[in-house]
Parts: sequence; C-alpha cells; structure tokens
Amino acid sequence: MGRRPCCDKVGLKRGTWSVEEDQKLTNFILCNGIKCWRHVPKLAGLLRCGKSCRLRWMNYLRPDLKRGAFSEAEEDQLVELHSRLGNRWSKIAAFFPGRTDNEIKNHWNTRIKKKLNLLGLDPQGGEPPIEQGENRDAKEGGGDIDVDQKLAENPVSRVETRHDHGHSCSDHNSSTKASREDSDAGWSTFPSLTDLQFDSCLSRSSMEKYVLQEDCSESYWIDDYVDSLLSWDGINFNNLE
DNA sequence: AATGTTTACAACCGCAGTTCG
DNA sequence: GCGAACTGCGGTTGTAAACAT
Repeated sequence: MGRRPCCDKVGLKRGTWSVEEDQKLTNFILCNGIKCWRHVPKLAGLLRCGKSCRLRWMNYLRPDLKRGAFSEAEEDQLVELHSRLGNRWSKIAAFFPGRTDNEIKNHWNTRIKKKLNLLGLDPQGGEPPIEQGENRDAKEGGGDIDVDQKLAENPVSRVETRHDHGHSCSDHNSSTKASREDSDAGWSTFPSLTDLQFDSCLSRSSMEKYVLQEDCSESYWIDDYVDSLLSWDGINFNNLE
C-alpha cells in the first residue's frame, strides 16, 4: 500500500525560512517543548509541514548549535571519522558537539572532498568503511554495536572544543549520569567511543531528550540557553512570551 | 555596472527504522 | 503480529552570496 505523505502539502509554504517563521517556531518550542512534530506547525501558527519544522529546528534554531567555520582539528577529525564510518553523518556528528549531521555532510561535500581531491587522495578514504559488507538494514541493533565496538578497539583521539554558548550536551546529561564530567566550565571533549556505547545520545539527541522529557523542567534548559538565543544572529526575540 | 559562474549552505525528498494502538 | 503514524537519516536539489569576466 502507498505511504501517506507526512503532511498535506496543499497551501504549505516551502523554501527559505523567514525571520518571523524562525521566531514563531523557536518561541513555540521554548514555551511548549516538542510533543509531536506533526502538530507543531499548526500550534505554532506556521504554514509548514512538521518535517520541515523539525529540520529547521535541528539544523538551525537549536540553541546548542555551534556555528562558524570548522577548525583544522575538526577537519582532521572529520576525515578520520569518515574513513572509518563512511557517510554515516549522524554517527560522525555525534563526535562534534554543536554540529549537525547536515552541516558536517555539507562541509564534507563542498570543502573536504575537494581538498582531498586536490591532494590526490580518495575522499572515500584509503580503507573501506568498517561496516562495509554489512547490510544497511543491519545498521540498527547489532549493526551499530559492531561499529562502535570496532571503533572502541581503536578509538579516535579526543579533541577539545569550545562550545560557543558555553554549554554542552553532557551538561544536561549530568543529572542522570553523574559520571560524565566532560563539560566543566563550558568546555568539553569529544566523547570517546566507549562513551558512545554507554550513552547513545550525544549532542543532537541530548537536546531532544530535554525537549521531549515531559517531567524535565523545560525552563531549566530554556533559561540556560535563552540568552545566547536572544542575541543569536541579530534576531530580536523580545516578543517571547 | 551588468552578467555569468562558482561556492556554500539551507531545505526538500524519499526511504527505513521505531513506536504505538 | 500487524499496520499506521511518526521520526531520523542520507542523498539531492535549490538558492543566495561571492567572485570573475
């Protein structure tokens, strides 16, 4: 049977988001959290589909995003991880707190790929991705564990990075996992692979958890992030209710 | 200054996985 | 166990700014 489209696209706006739309979405999520993306646009007064709202939030509006150019250390790390993981951008993004998989994918495709080509190197990496031979379908469940286990045997080095907003995802995890202590004073290190195995939620997912946890005091992270958000990108959020 | 081309990034599409009734 | 709804992911396309002519 055919799959229903994610939304009724008739009358929905597409393309670049306006400042006003960003405001509406941010405002809504900060005030209400996310229960169901499908309902977000309607409740937030947006003529967008839920999927589009989710993407906009995840890739652009999330307060914990680190924006700006990739450092050389990050690029090196990216090349290293790509040679191990292949195009599994979400997995790679887990090593770059504050970066999105989309951002990493774009950066790879537009810059690093080109750089490597200029150097006469194969952008796909000298060695096949470690999951090569695995069926893509097997990436869930055991598949990921294999990847992580293999990586854990030969972990990539930790690279220190500064969070622009002075927060890290593990800040929020600390309440449930006191053993994590990477993020003191707004600094963090990339998680080790054993960390990854232990806690599959990093950067992106940690934020989701906080939004989605109904028990969690939403104002906790909202208060933490709101200052950086208000000043971010010159957008005036004085209308925040 | 006008036009064409390139580049970087944002956004969309469609499929697969997960969750839930 | 099944199917529908929902979410996440990766590939691809669109778009606007930067640059070249």
